[in-house]
Amino acid sequence: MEKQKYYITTAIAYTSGKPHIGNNYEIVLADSIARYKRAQGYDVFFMTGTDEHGQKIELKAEAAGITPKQFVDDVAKVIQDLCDMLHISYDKFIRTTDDYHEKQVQKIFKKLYNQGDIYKGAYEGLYCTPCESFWTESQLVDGKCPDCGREVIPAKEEAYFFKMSKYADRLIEHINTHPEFIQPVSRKNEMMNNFLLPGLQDLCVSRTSFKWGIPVDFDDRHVVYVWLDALTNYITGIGYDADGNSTEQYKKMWPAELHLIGKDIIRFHTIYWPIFLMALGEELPKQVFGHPWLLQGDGKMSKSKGNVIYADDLVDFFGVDAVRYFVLHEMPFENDGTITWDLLVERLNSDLANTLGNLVNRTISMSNKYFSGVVENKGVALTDADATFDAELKSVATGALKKVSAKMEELRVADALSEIFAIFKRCNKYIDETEPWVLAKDEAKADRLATVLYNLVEGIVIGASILEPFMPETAAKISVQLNAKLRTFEELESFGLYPSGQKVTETPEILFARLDAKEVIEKAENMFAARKEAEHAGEDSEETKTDASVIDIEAKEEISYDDFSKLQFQVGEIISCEAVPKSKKLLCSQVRVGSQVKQIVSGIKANYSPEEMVGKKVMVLVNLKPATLAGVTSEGMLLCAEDAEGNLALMTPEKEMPAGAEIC
RNA sequence: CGCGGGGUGGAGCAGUCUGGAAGCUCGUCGGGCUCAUAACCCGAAGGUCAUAGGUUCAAAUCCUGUCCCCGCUACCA
Repeated sequence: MEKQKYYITTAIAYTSGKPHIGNNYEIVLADSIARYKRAQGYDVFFMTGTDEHGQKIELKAEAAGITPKQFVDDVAKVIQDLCDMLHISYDKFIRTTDDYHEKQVQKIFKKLYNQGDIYKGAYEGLYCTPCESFWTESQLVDGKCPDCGREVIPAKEEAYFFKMSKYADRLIEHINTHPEFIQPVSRKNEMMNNFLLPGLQDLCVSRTSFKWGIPVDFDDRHVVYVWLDALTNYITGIGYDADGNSTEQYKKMWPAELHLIGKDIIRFHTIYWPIFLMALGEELPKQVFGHPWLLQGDGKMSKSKGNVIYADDLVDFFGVDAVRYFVLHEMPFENDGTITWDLLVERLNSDLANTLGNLVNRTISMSNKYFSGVVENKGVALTDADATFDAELKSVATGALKKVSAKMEELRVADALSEIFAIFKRCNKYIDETEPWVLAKDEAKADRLATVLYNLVEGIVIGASILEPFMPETAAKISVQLNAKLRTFEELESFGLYPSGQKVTETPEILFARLDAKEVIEKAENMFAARKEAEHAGEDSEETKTDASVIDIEAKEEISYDDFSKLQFQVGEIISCEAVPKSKKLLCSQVRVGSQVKQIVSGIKANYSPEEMVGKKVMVLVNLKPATLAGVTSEGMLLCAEDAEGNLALMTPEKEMPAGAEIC
């Protein structure tokens, strides 16, 4: 009988830099699902990869002084290495710079153009010249550029558009008749209410403002919009051809059973992507799951804070499977999960070291102690109680697969893991109930003792077999130590397949060593500190190429000294500060400059709290014409440095200076 | 009044759709046990389920108001 197919993808990772653990969560999740489906007997195709075009990459490469291609080659390598390190069992790793992909994207673009779904028009919007960016009305902050706060002007640019509206009704219909399409369901409403029901706007699908993209082959001033480029990876990667010569693999695998993506890009996957597919006359994916995020407990991870946790850090600290276990366990389903060193250590110690590792260890050492490692099934129960203990253990072990599979059907991986660990917990309890060390003192109970140990070994093997998709390395280690083959899923409903008389290892290895939270945190802090230092020290090193420690901005025209001397800068002391109501970015500060106090509004709420502003000595542009921002008058400007991510740092005097001191 | 999600013992989370004795993991305290990685097993303390009202025999759950937190708001992937 032919196996049922299962095509699963992750979002392809954007190659603007090394992804942190929050980004790696998705691929571990996908890998577990893929492995689980394989174990269930599906013919699985699991694809992941990298998204390598776009303006951001072009800029980063330029800043690093290399070509965009070199840049993405480097980052793609880093990402693929991370996948391999995490034991991701992908069948294909696609890169959007792969030639077959680029060729198909061009064909697709042309096909859509020829059939009239893409048309040439003009993008009209509000343009901020210094930032070279278009903004929508709703993105503006107080009517000004949200990046730099300057005026925007209406502008026009030639561009290609996709007729989204043409397919909107069909999509709405599809979503309504396929409730499983968008998961979790709460996301469905978000898409419907925000985008579909108010009426879809046509999407601009080309760019002329930068070059690093796939050229539109019949109009090479344009490059294809990165999302149109990136999304199609799901079909080009398995051999789609826009001219109708798609491969057998494509015909077999498409449509995908599951696109696993982050909740931030749901819109692209549940609106634009299905509409592109409709336009191409292809089937839609069966399900799009927008998973929550893994956030660092004490505020978001950020490079500027130097506290970014990368998967390889965690693997160094805890080992691959502990990391896999952690991200899968800690991620509930609908809400964001948190990651802290404390939680990490807690999970490792309590679940992995205590419940599982110690169980394997004590079972093996008892087998060695009492029977020189030989495990025999004598099938002896001396009392009714014994019989009950045995029956319960067996029922938990043999019933587990069904429960785990039910959770996996709903993609509730964290719950699935809990079901597996229920087996190990039951085993620990079983030891307590049967008290092998008491049995060992009575020669007449040797056969009962052997039975108890046999049941334990059997229970562990069953548990390890279900655990395999989630923690493959650990399952393999257990298999070696118990000298047992892992079971296939078909075998998991039987209890007693361990060959009676087989020997377990004489020297059990600790599977997971307990760690001390304090030591781990200290070690982590040292690591962060060292990393920060390295970043500052090695400006020219390889590392910094992807770390944005240098950025370039557009040069402005030369000015005369007269121009400069018109600007009056002074040191100001912030004597009080509060958030501006009804604004997201603004803080309003009272600033002492000499003997006067100025009220200044600044868009720095994202980087500074009102409390921490107070008392700071800052650089103030004093003679700026007063302006009203969000209804509040501002009589100057606080000067800040800004990095590529838009993080701001106030300029403060390097030595103590009085408020009012001139800066010249 | 742009849309949506959330606020549950010290910590992290389930439970809310389909009202019916507040649950899980960790931590704390007490007990048991000693095969094992100070582990394992049992028990206890600890919550007016953000807040104010309403519906109901009965509300964490349904309805309304309020206060906080967090996403999304399209052309920067």
